[in-house]
Amino acid sequence: MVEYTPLDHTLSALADPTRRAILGRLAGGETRVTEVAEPFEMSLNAVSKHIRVLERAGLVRRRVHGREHLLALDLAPLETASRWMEEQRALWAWRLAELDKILKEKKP
Amino acid sequence: MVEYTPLDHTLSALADPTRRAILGRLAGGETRVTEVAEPFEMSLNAVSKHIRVLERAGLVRRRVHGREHLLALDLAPLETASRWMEEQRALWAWRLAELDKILKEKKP
DNA sequence: CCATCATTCATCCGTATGGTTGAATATACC
DNA sequence: GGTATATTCAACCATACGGATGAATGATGG
Repeated sequence: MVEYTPLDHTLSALADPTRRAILGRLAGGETRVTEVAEPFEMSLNAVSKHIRVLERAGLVRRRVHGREHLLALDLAPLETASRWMEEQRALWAWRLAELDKILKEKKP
Repeated sequence: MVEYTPLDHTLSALADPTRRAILGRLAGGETRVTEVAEPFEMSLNAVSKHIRVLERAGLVRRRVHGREHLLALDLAPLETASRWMEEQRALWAWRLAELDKILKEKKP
């Protein structure tokens, strides 16, 4: 996809179970790339790519310390996305309810 | 992506501005495919494909009425995703806060 | 009946994604 | 200095995505 907004990046980054698992792991604190990759079946390189996607979405920050790259969770984009989602859900639910009300008034 | 869970479908369906706009439109009530497609620059066929993605995610229901297909918004998957997102955000924020607390106790 | 309208199906194209493997780079350690 | 370690880069592959266009299907309406 040609992605435009931060929301696009956040949602498409989250739409993958491997990446969500990586985030869960990082909630346990700063972790090296190899250590992050350890529990997954796929190659280290594949995990490295997933990490890059998470960085692009701003969900992960990288701190290079010698030859090790330490990864940390950044919740800011998740907060934004979560707020967006709940707002839309509520707004749309309200609109649908309004429509329903009007329909029931017309056919009582 | 090889998608597995409903959450995967929901999030990747939402990670596209055109599809989010379609949902917004459907919040105004049942709408025919052509009518949904009208405000977009792209072809009707392209919009039709987006609609199929939204259906696969369960966000849109289709009711065929003669030659017209009426599309309706279904908020259930959005509720699930919204709940998931807020739960994870809160959980991960709490874990990070706990880690921070421990670090500050060790270096006072 | 026949033309029109609503929609999908089929095909094609360019690009992105998720994965692999092998090489390159850079730091750490003895 | 030389070897092992951590990580990325580069190339490749299969498949999916987002879009276009043209044909097919199916219902409507005069």
